[in-house]
Amino acid sequence: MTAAKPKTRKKNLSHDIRERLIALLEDDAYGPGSALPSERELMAQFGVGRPVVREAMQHLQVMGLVEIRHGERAKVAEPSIGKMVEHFSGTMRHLLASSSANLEHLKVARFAFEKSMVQEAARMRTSSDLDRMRRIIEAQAGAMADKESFLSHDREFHRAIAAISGNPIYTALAEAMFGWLADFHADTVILPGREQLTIDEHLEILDAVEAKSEKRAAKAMHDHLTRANVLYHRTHLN
Amino acid sequence: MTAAKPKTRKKNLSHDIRERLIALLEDDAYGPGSALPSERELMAQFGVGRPVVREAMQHLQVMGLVEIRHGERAKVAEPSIGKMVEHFSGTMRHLLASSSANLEHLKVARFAFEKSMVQEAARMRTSSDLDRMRRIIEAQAGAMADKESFLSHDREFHRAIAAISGNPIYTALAEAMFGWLADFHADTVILPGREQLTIDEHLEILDAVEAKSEKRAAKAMHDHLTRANVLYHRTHLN
DNA sequence: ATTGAATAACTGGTCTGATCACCTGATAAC
DNA sequence: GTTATCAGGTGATCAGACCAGTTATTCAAT
Repeated sequence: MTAAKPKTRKKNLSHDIRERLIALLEDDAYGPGSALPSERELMAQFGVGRPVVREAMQHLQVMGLVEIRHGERAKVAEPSIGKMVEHFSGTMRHLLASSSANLEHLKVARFAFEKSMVQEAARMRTSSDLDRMRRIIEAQAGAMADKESFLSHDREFHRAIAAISGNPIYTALAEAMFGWLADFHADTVILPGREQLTIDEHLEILDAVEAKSEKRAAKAMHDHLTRANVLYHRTHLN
Repeated sequence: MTAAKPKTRKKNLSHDIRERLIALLEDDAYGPGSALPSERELMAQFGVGRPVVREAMQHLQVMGLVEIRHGERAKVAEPSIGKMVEHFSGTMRHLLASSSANLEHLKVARFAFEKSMVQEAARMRTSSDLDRMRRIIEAQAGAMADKESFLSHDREFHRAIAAISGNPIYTALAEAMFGWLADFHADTVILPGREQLTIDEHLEILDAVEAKSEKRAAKAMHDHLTRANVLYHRTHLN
């Protein structure tokens, strides 16, 4: 049952095997969550050595297509934009660490993205969206003492705005950008003593979204992010 | 010189080695383009077996941090957003293939993104930007016969618009989204016999950008992308 | 001396086979 | 019936060897 090689290019063997495995995953042979054959079975099935199978599987894991745990059989991962963007985070972190210019570019991109998101939210929001935002703000207001928890709720607030669009790509991007910038303390910093200001700004955003005023919402978000940036730069220079 | 192990967690060994290698790359020990030690040297230096070193290096390659070629020493890759997004393409392709809903979400995202880009372009464009756009359109008009070349120029046109922003993240994203959707023939399709229409629409966009009219530019881009979509759906149903 | 082809010395790629570490499920003990 | 133990399967790692490309060296032909 060893499939005949279609055309062996001068390329890597593990590369071919990887593509064959991807083809298997996409040809609905294995559904999400199901377990794939063991490495030893695969090496027999494809007629290659163990290292080739291993490297191919590792590659698939890095791509986020499968989940591998010691002792268990590899399982097919459920494709999700959020998970894949998360896998991309390590790479992005290195990119940001290598160049402050890229960090600046990302800040600009997030700035535009959040403004676009909040306008979309003002256009599409339902009453349940408003409830959700309000609940998050209240929870955040109740967590002013715990900096970690406060930041977590902040993150959730911005994610909720993106989620109103109904597009998971937006949600994943918003979440990822927040995390990347937070890693470098470059944006969305919470200054001690300024928590109430953050809450007020979130409330202003909520108010604008409730009023379905794209203009007001965009301005509120603009002010919110600008303040965070200005404060950061000021404290950073001291 | 074998560095002492700080604390062997219960985690993967190759994971630790990978992080140590990344640390080396970020601590300016190796500049972009320089060659790292060979696998055999690394396994001696870290006191681990060859598979561990290999998996770590492979992982770095997938992340786009190093370039590995058979027979040569691995070289440090120059960090670039474009390259890393490109590395991400394989994953994204799988994600799109697994769910038509995600493809739809991506189309919506690109739609909004292109509109945002063209408005930014209308705001920031210099005369040299206009020249560049004009030259691309002319080249595209001269390549109506060759479908492949025509599409390539189309791609370049949209990339040029994103490039006006001066933000490489935008350029990389625009380029990547175009490629992903083109792979699935889902958008930016060039219908035979409609080439002149595409050219006219590009000219209209150029005109609006030249006039620095964000509104007109956004509408022109909207019409451009909407038409491509409508035509696609119509021909797809036949 | 210069040139160019054979060659030696790397390098990554792959194979084999064994051992270790971890998880799971079946069995045995209580 | 519940818990403890253990055997089997699985991925993780190691060791040594060999294959397959690349590069630097060598040495003969000019």
